Amino acid sequence: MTKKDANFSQTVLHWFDDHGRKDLPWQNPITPYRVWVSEVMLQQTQVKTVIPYFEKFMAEFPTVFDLANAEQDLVLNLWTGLGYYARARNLHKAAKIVAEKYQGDFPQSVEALNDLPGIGRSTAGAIASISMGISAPILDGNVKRVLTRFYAVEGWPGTSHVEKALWQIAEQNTPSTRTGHYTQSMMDLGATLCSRSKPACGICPLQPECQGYKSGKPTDFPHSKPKKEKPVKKVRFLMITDTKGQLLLEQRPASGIWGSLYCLPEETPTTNQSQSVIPDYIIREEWPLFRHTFSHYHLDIVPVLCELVDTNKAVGIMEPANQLWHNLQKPLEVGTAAPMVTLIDQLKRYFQQ
DNA sequence: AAGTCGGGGCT
DNA sequence: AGCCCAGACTT
Repeated sequence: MTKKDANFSQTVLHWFDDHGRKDLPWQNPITPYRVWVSEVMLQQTQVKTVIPYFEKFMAEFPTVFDLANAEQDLVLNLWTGLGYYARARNLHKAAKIVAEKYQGDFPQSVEALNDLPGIGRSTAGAIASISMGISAPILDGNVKRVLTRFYAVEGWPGTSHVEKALWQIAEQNTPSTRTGHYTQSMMDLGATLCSRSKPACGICPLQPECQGYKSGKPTDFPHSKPKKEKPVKKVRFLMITDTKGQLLLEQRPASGIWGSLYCLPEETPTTNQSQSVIPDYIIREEWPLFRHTFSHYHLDIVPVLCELVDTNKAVGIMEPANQLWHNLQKPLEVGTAAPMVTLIDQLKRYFQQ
């Protein structure tokens, strides 16, 4: 364990004295019960949204006994509109435990608080530090934002590795005294100056040492959740040519990928019943797979060089209206997709040799 | 480690 | 129209 970073916490505490919020409803008076209710309401929910709910809740349930003895339906009713309703059920459960097992006095340790329903490590740390004077770290969204910017932490905080590192930094920076003020100050900093999209670095007390600020891109932190891995689709495109050096193109349906563009026909499973408006062909060779990437998936393309079988003309097959034979010597006069341009170019070179 | 829960605010 | 929020819990 590294030494506590006194400079960091002192800066944060000085800022709290001058600019921190001290008039929030749950700050007067500060009691474990009131801080607990507020912290649970504030999980994934902004202060402005919470305030009227907190006021109603306190008016209806002034003490933890009032809450413990209430009907669950009433508790849920007062929660209506706040969302994440498991919070209200867990709050009610925890109130009963505190009332019965602890005679109404909240347990005075992070571990015991953490064991109550709906209280995780961060909420336990907030209750302990703010309402009990216990030195305990928190790691909510605000603190994550401040710390990842100050230390330019790489990686998405949603991964266990990054989260573990952030908890360690949070521990290291949490002072042993005035911890409640420090906790409140970190949340205030994150909610006001060090906001998600428009941080006020110009008036931030941490700016001189902030690596996120020094990087010039403080909003790059915390790194955003990685985009969901793109699925890979596979397709085999048929390059069917006739004896006159013409290539078969087929207009795709108006909706869907490459809508209405003229593209190489896709090879369809042989079991397919007569979607085969495609003339008979013979596979000559397969070209190397290459990948085309869309915003939402990868398309792995296998170009399949084919040759028209002459029985088609003997039978006198007419190409459907959505098909055309493209003369490779001439410029293409219809719309097509980028990978088709690549393949057509390759075909030209292939036939020149 | 990933999915679930939710309404509101912000771009 | 997404993305994110004073997270915790389940799978």
